Amino acid sequence: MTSEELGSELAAAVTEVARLLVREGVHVNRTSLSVLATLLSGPRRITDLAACEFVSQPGMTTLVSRLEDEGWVKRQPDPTDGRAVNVVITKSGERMLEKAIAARGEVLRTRIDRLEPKDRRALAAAVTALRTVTRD
Amino acid sequence: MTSEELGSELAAAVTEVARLLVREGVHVNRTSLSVLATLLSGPRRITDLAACEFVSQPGMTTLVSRLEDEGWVKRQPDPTDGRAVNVVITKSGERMLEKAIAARGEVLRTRIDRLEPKDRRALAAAVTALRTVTRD
DNA sequence: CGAATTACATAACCACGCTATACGTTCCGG
DNA sequence: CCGGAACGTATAGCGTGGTTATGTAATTCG
Repeated sequence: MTSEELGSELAAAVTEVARLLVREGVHVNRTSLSVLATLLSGPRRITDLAACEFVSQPGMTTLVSRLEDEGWVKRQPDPTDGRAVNVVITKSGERMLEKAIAARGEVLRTRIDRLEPKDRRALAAAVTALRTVTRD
Repeated sequence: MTSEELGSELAAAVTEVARLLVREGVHVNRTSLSVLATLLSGPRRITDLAACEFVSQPGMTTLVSRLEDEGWVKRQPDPTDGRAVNVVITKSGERMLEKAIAARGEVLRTRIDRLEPKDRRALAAAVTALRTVTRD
């Protein structure tokens, strides 16, 4: 199989899994989860978050507002720069993220448990490779 | 690693790849591609397509209208049931699907080519497992 | 025949992105 | 040290892709 073919096959397979997760998983969108996960390692500015998530700055502003409405993050003024805002995850946000990750894991767990040991090992080995693929 | 942990890791990795594909891939959404792919095996009714794609019937009606506007599908009256509509893929739709799949493959190809041979083999082995995971 | 069901369409709405732009803050060169 | 440029965020207006509730025509069945 060529890399191109592998790419197409992988794209299709990965897309299906992503759809499965959206369908059966927690109804919180992936960008929100990704932002919350980023915030676990400390406060960030809106612009930083926008760059991390590859969305526009206004897009991130409204996303942060939504997360704030849910009580999952707080906006804090930056003491050293009057223009900037520091987005901080709340306890409630941490709990929510944890539950969402667990729920997402659970969706796949039942299905992974039904696999042949060979396929299960294949998935475990692929996780690292998938992470490398999305790097940079 | 437990199945639950593998599930969470895999969910995160797969979600990132899906985001990458949306970001850099063809600007046609995955549901459209999936519908077109389904139609390759023959005409379908709106309701059938909605069930296949796990969207509501009105959602599928508007999606089909969009695809029709692009010239990728046609609506045909069902000769045996005056209520029903048969959705048929057009030549143009087939060409478009083919190109979209190739483009999606290409996005991953360049990244797969940069992987260690070991990781490349891991991905190839995982494709089958991923397909099994999403079955049923 | 008439009522219930089925298949699709329409309407009104919402979530989540985008671009263009406004506004206040900070930085920096003359 | 002041004025303009650059920066960080917010707002306005829009587009896409979905949702539920409801309408309408065709079919089925007692």
